[in-house]
Amino acid sequence: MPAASIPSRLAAGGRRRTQQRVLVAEALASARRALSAQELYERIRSTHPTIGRATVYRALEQQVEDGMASRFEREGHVSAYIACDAEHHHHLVCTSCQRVFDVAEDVVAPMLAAVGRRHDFLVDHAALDFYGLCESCRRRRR
Amino acid sequence: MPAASIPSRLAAGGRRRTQQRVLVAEALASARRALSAQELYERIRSTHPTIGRATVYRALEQQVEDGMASRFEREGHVSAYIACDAEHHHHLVCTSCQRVFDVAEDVVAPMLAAVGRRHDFLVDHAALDFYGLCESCRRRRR
DNA sequence: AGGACAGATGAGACTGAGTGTCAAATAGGG
DNA sequence: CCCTATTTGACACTCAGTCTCATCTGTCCT
Repeated sequence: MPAASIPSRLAAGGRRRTQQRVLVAEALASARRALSAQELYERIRSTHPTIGRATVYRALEQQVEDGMASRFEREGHVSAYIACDAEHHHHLVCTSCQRVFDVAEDVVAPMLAAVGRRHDFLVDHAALDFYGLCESCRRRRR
Repeated sequence: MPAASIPSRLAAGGRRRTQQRVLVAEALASARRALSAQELYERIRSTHPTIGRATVYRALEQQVEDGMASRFEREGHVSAYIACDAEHHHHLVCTSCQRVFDVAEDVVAPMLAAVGRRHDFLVDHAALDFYGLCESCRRRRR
């Protein structure tokens, strides 16, 4: 995931590629785990103390809209965010270390087709999130 | 879904079957669509003005824990709740009328097995929610 | 390069969902 | 019927997320 690719994806649909937007996207991408908006704000602020909280929230919102990030539900009714490199991704979220892994699309695709076939329902988007323990956290618990 | 079955399910695990708990469960079950805690609180208050807001929140929290309800993400970072009649259900949520339909378990089960097989990840629970338009809303839009 | 201007930012007030506290009430076992 | 642990209602409180607005800055146009 070369750093140069991030700024180019930020310019979608009449959006401006501002320093702040780039910072948020890079911080999220380099985290490699789900972070809440607040956590991300604090991380960025440690190197860029003037950034505004609302800016981080706005940037995350837009990244979700543009398919560069997706949003999760974390314990305690807080949203957490993770960077995505393609549009539609589903995730395995480790409830212990908050790391996130992609679910292979070909595992999911047949089910999406089956849902459309079975139910008379036009699926717009699906949130397929699997929560559990990743391999390394599982080993640590034994 | 006979009304008599609700109170019996509320007594799980040393929990008391209070009037308020029954009210919340019945109001949710009879709604047949996803409601936010606040909406449910207001509905119940119209017939039982003394019920407390916190009581409704607590009751919903417990019902989710006990598998009698499940929680969704609605636009604007609000949780919405729907009654479930079995433990594990996945849902089709109509983004227009907020009605909720169950996904047939046998459509989902093979995929859950496939995820476990493919990724080295111990799935604890999965949130499989499909958002889109139900049949009647789709017809109305034409 | 030098505006012009739409869109973005930062500060901070504001909103509102959800939680914590505690005295009073009550379900349910004995 | 009483005892006690749980639940309730009221309300203060927290804090994620939003709104506002004056200021700033990408980006487009010439």
